Amino acid sequence: MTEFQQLCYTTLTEKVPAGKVTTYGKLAKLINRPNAYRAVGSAMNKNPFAPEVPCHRVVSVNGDLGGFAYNINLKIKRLQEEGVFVENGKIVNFQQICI
DNA sequence: GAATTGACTTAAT
DNA sequence: AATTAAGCCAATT
Repeated sequence: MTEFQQLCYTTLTEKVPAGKVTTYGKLAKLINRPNAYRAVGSAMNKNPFAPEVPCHRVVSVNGDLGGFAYNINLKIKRLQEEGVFVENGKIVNFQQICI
C-alpha cells in the first residue's frame, strides 16, 4: 500500500458521495498532483477496498465510463443503483452530477 | 536504475 | 465523428 494510493482512496471516499461521479483528472487535482490522472487510473485499478472505496464513481473526463478491473457491466450496475444512469456507454447528465 | 505498462487527457489530423 | 500522437505519473518488471 503506497501513500499515493491511500491518498486516492481516502480522498475519493470523502469527496464523492453516492449519486455523483468524478473524473480521473479531477481526483488527481484533489490530491494536489494535477497531472497524475493516469496514475490515479492505475490506483483505481488496484483498489483493494472495492466497493467500500467507490472507484466506480470515477469516469473519463468526456463522460465515458473509463475502465473497470473486473467487468465494466458491474461498474454500470453500481452506478445505476446509485441513480447515475448510463446510455450508450456515456453518463447521462454528466455535467450536472460530476463533482 | 532503466524500461515498460496502464481504468488518462489533450491537441492535431 | 474517428484515429493518432504525444505528454504525464506511479507502480512494476
